[in-house]
Amino acid sequence: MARESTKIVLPFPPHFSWQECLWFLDRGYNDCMHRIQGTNLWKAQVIEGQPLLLKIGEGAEGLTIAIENKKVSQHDLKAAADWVRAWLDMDRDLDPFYRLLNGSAHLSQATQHYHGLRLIGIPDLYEALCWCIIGQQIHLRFAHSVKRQFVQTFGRYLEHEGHAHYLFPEPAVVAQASPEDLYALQFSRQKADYILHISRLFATAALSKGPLDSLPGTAEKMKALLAVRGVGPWTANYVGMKTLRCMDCIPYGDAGLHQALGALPGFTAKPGKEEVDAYFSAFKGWESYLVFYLWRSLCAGPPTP
DNA sequence: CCCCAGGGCCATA
DNA sequence: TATGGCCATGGG
Repeated sequence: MARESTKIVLPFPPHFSWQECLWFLDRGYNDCMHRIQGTNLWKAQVIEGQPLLLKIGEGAEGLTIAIENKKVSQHDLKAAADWVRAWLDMDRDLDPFYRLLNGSAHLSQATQHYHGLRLIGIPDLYEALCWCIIGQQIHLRFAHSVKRQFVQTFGRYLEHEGHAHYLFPEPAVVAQASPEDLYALQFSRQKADYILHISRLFATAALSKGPLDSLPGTAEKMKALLAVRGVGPWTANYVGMKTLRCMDCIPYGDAGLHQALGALPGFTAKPGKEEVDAYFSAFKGWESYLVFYLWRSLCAGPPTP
């Protein structure tokens, strides 16, 4: 009985593959924000003010969510399940997107190869913005290394079975750091400045996700994001995709996007905005998913068996 | 040694 | 509005 109260099952929606999601989360960068072993994933996350250690696994009829670090109420368990559903974008009906993919000349195979892959999000706006700033204009591998240093320097962690599961740092903690503290973590001066500024905005509640969510459309949300120093078109659209869940975002100028489109027959190596728009025009309302699947297509490897 | 990487700001015209 | 310099570091 006690055991059942710390576990909840999320039924699989149609077109959902935990294997594909795991593949994305474990694609070789050793992301410090979760730990994967076999088909189980551990992730520390503050949910409704409580630091929880989630264990996500695969059952016969759905994902199983367990709380590993404490006993929680049914209410909290439901909140954790809701958080996971949002993180993995499980509530979205992918039928329309797959119909569009099947009708496309180049990408119809994607509905087979990556079937059930969801647009894994970054629900926390502060985390998403920090990650964008860190990752700007550097190799993804180096970006992950810098993120790990950042998280391990400023973040708390939950210990479980000999593993430290880090929570993303609180803005108020980072806001107290000096630029030199960040230089020591291999931040450039620009990036240190951006991060400290954004941390202060969050720490003083001058910036938060709620007000952005309530703006009527993608254009308004992009405009509000672009007003933040350190946020340009690429970051605004990336955050739109991963955090605000706008479905019509295209991070123009993205190196991976250019690489993926450039590899398709009939494209120039570095497609310009017009070329990108022309290709995306057949995917109205699903641009964000198309971007995500194009990124996926860059990593040739099939899902590891 | 050179160019590029999941960019963006700022000065200049 | 459009372009160019600059940032900092690792990989090819």
